[in-house]
Amino acid sequence: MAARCKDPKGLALKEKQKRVFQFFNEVGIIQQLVGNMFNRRLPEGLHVSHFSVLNHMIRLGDGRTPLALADAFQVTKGTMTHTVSTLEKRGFVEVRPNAADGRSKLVFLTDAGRTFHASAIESLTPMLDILGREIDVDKLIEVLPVLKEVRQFLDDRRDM
Amino acid sequence: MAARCKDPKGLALKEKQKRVFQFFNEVGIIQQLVGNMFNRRLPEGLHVSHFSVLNHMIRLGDGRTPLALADAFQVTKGTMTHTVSTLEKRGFVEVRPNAADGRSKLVFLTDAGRTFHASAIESLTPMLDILGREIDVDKLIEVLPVLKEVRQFLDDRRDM
DNA sequence: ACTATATAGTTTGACATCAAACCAAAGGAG
DNA sequence: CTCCTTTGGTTTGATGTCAAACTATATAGT
Repeated sequence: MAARCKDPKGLALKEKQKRVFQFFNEVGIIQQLVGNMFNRRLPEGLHVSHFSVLNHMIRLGDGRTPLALADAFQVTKGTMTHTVSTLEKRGFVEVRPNAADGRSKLVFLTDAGRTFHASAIESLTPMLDILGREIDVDKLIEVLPVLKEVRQFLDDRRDM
Repeated sequence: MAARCKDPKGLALKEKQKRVFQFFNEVGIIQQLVGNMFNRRLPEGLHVSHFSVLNHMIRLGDGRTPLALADAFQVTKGTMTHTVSTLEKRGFVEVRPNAADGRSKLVFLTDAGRTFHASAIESLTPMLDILGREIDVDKLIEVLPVLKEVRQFLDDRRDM
């Protein structure tokens, strides 16, 4: 009982927890604000999750499996099934069987998908411009490695 | 065409945008991972949003209006209506009319709510302990002001 | 070769959240 | 006092996401 209060490590731990909590709290709210902004600005009622998948494939190449995409965004397989099928319905991606593995599929960008991605970027640009102008981006860059580290840690310990 | 490439400011802006994008990407994934972890660990099928509201009231005092809560967490009024009514159904909060304003209500913690909050903290502690032990929390603390700044900016410019 | 386990994807049911439309009380302008 | 606008809250309809159960293919152990 008293030991808990006297143990300096215990106290430090408690304080650490508080900071960790604050950190995640800020992260959560930023995510909420940015997600909503993006969603409001994206054309044709598309959701940021759809855009993210297209963006990922544009940047890193298409022809990936749905599972690889799910992993990249840390969503469940079921969620990615849903996302991909929506993109497919809109004609932004094409899903083909994977010749190398009968269980899996491969997702490819279509021309329509690339066009849409460009127009989405277009409609996000004003917002990103303002952000890039009014926020000290150097600070963000400094912060990035820490975020990556945290992400990596959480990723490794996902069963925690 | 060539101008775009030669203009140093234009290029810097593009690079900045990329970083901003990366930043939000990391934030989004961290949020997803942490949210899922919390949700899995919270008792009685409660969601992190419910816990957050209780936690907020424990830390900063209860007797707030639903709208104030919605603002604090950057969710819509409708969402907060839903969250509060769930908490009410569970008996964790009590909603009373606001004598000072016939339109609004006030949300108070119940004993059950406080008890639940304690047990929720309990079930989150192991996870936070590991985090606090294995992540360099000093780095998180350094990062916090930047996150707050970004949050503040987004908050101010919510109509962007 | 045969069975068991692991993996890719889908489906299901529940739920949080959003935007927008809506209702009711408050405050102001005339 | 009366209308108009603002503000707190609810409702509605759609959608994204999760966890868990399920199907089908692939891989491994014996």
